[in-house]
Amino acid sequence: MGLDDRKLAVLRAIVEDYVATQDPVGSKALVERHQLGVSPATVRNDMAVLEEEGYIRQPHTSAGRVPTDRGYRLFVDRLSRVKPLSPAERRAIERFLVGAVDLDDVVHRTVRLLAQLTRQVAVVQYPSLARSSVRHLELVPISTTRLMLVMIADTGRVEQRLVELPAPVSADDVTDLRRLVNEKLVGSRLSETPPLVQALVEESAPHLRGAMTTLSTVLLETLVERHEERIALAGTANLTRGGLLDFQGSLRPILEALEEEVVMLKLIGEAESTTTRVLIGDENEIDNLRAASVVSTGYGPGATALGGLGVVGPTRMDYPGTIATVRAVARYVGELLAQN
Amino acid sequence: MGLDDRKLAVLRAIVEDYVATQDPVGSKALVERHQLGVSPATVRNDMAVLEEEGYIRQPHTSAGRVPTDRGYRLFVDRLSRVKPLSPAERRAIERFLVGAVDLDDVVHRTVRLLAQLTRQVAVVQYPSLARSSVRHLELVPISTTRLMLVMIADTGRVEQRLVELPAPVSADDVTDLRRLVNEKLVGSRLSETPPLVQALVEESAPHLRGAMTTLSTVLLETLVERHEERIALAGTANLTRGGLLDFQGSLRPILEALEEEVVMLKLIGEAESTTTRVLIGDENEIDNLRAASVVSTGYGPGATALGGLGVVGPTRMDYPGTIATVRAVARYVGELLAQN
DNA sequence: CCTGGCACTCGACTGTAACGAGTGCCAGTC
DNA sequence: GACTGGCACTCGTTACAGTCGAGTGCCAGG
Repeated sequence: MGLDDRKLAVLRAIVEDYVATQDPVGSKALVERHQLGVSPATVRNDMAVLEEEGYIRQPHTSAGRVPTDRGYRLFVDRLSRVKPLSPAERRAIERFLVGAVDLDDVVHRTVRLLAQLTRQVAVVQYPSLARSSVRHLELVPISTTRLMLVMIADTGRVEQRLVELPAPVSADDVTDLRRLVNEKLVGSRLSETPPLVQALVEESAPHLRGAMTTLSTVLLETLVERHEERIALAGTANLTRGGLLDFQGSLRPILEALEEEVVMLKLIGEAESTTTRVLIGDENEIDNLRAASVVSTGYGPGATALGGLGVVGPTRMDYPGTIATVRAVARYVGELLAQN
Repeated sequence: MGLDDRKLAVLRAIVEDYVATQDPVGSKALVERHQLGVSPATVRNDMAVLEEEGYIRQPHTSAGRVPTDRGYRLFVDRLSRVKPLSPAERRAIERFLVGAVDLDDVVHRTVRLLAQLTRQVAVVQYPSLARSSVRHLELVPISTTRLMLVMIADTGRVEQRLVELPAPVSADDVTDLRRLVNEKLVGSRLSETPPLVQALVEESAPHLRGAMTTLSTVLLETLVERHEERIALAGTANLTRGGLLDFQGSLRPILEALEEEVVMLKLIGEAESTTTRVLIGDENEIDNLRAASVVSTGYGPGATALGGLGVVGPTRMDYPGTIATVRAVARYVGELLAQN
């Protein structure tokens, strides 16, 4: 356990060099590139200890050392400070996000920005419905027995569903239904709506009971049960950077995982608050991502998260830089959404 | 130009074998696997001619032959019949598409289905706005100077935009505005709306002119100018099938192209009718897709296309099967949308 | 016009040797 | 006791030569 300061410095140097060059790093190269003030031989001894403790390993006997997942973990937890963003990056973020016209646009711009800045695969969850509240419900008559239900959330998200009514309704009926659902539901959080929706049926006029019953079913499905949480993805081409060295030769598992919205949502969307999470290699619960790292955070106005965003990349990534960028983008997006 | 029947048969055999095995195919293997009724030597002579004409080539001197883009083209145009779908595939399509609850759902299911059946990357364009007509326009007051404009198209597509008004409006004003835009625009094709939108301002009451002016600007942006055509993508992991042999080693250009929505739209969305297009390798206008082939078609009720869908894969693909699947899926989706 | 035979080409694979980066260990020094 | 220089050792990488075999082009004969 004796990890004195110099051994930690050696580990830090190894991580930094390896991330930068992609080559296993040897003792000689280390002392040349960093002011450690000791000889290669000493560094070798330190390396031996670090290897015994499981922080680094040798790909083969006559090669340099490479950090293990555990090594990266220690590096992230204790050896790195979050890099401040460069002014250029700040400008890029601002420039990219102003001028977004609607929620879709915001999300798309965000995910592309994040991919571009981190040079990795970016994932952005749409603001979660469960954590939004209802701004307005609209009922559009399609025919006498069909309505289009449109729900507008305070985050700007819009959901629609077709409702097949059991019996024809008049235009006045639709107006009544519309007024009633809006009176009862507008302003409440979607996660709190189920009891309110239940009550709707009882409070409606007798001749509307049938219509309201089906309507409330659809409402429940749309608003609550159906976890129609969506995500946007960008930068998959970045997976091909660094040849096939990362991800041990096959992008397949990574690409597969990225396409599974459910999986990604679990990964990115779990954040309840706006703290940053870093999952390194094996720490990942998803088998397909065992060769990758995930940096994610929640975003939203204040400290509550409306949704999550993050990046997926090789374990060999620039953690300080990536963490800084992910946080900064999340903060900007949070502010942007708060303005609506 | 003397391509007699046997030479064509040889070309067909080469394409089929190469697609199946991924190995360059030699004269001996050919006569063994196909009943050509001639000796390897004869086949070799035919091959020499086919090579001279540019339909096949040798990767290296002592290897078998591989079809060129031109060879595939001839194969597709003259040597293959579209395979009928297997009953299993038909069932899969039906099973996959019933139960879709809204447009998003339809598109997502379709793209995943297509990716799964063809084992390639699938692309589906959302029903084009320009070719839809307006079913309903809704104005939701957010504050006295802000409206949420929601447009519902007959395809089920919903678009929303925030409108910042130059001056406050009352609830009655909003009602008037809503009535007016719906009266004038509902039922017309989006591509025909510009003159109608122009007229809106003149026909509105004096005190609404200002509001209507900004509203009409946003309408034009949303409905027409902004080609906010969207696409859905699935099956990128399929690019990794066949090792790195296809796409000459790097998926990067392909992945990059796939992420450029504008590019993909141009590719997939150009279809005005429901005919099938096949672009093979070099025929592709997009440089990044020069190593790939694209099979696409329009879909929609009847012969007019609401949007396009297709797949992107290696030039070495099963064209007859892929074409059949793409067409079948497009037909089903067209029917499905017609039901709404 | 087709066929069998034959010489030829050239990539894939194998084995060997030289090279060198990097290590572990040890004796010596401060 | 901690650090250092030196040295033997390991082992992957590269280069080179040789063999093998799939596949070809060509030609003489049917």
